[in-house]
Amino acid sequence: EACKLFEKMQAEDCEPDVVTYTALLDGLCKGNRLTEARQVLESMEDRNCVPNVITYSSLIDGLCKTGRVYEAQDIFKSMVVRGCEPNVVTYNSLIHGLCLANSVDSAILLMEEMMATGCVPDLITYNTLIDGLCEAGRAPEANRLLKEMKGCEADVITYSSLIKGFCKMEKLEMARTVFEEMLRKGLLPDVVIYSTLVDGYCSAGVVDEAERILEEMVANECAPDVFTYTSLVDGFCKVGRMVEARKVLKRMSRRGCEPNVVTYTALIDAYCKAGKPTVAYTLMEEMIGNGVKPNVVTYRSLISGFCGTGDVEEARRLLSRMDGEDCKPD
RNA sequence: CGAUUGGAAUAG
Repeated sequence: EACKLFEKMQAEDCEPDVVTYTALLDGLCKGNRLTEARQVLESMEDRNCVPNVITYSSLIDGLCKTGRVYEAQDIFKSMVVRGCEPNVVTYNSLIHGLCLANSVDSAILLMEEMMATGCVPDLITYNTLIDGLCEAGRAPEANRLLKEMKGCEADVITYSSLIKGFCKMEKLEMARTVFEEMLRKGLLPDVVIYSTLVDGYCSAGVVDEAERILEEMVANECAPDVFTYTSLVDGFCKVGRMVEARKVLKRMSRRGCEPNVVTYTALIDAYCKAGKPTVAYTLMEEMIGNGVKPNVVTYRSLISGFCGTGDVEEARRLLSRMDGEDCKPD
């Protein structure tokens, strides 16, 4: 729709300006149409419309998020050559891209480089690096970076990354300590903070404590959402407590939070792994009855479940039924 | 008028 309007405006002799080009380029990036986004940049150059720092930053962000950091780095260099100074957003986008490409150390170097050019890191810079370190299993370093942050205060995003990072390392007591530090600083935990904790405890198999945390959030008037409940459902499934997992499924509906395909698939997968693909199949039918469509993950679990019990025929039938939206065999 | 950061399920 945006592309059509854009063509229309050109047809009507209304020259697009930088803002218009940039808005289109950003939209193309967000729709994963990076080739077309790059073409927008070229056509700006052809039409003597000078791209600015926002144009370049949008493209760098788009390239980074689609796993094309090297191209992003090239754009970064070329903007400098063309006399366009990167700002904090440009750096943040590229730092994020490096983190996504498992190059946190390069990301840290880039922050140092940005400081050397006089560009001051902001909370987003720090949050991005802290999250990158945590994702790389380096939560203690991330915690040190938090303490070294200059000119800004940690927010719930900072803490959620750290909590997840410590949970991932199975350092639940550290995750808890970080959570308490956050409270002491006067920050209100939001649904993401609680969900991260619930999921962390579930992943470590400490499901009863996870359930306690979920009820604590309800008591604190922070409503759990489908992510929170799904973590708990999956937690019970992974330790083989299927009856309790189904109770949580019921409880979430009762509280007005409808399970989605991820919630159901957690249960379906557990039944399949427990050698009960027919129970899983029945649950899928119940799910469909509730208006939730299976996706490729749901089918993958069921197909391998039936294969596991030697029922290759049923597995084939399922494979042939995969023709939905998010449901193409891969 | 346009750009950047945190949470859930899956086989080999």
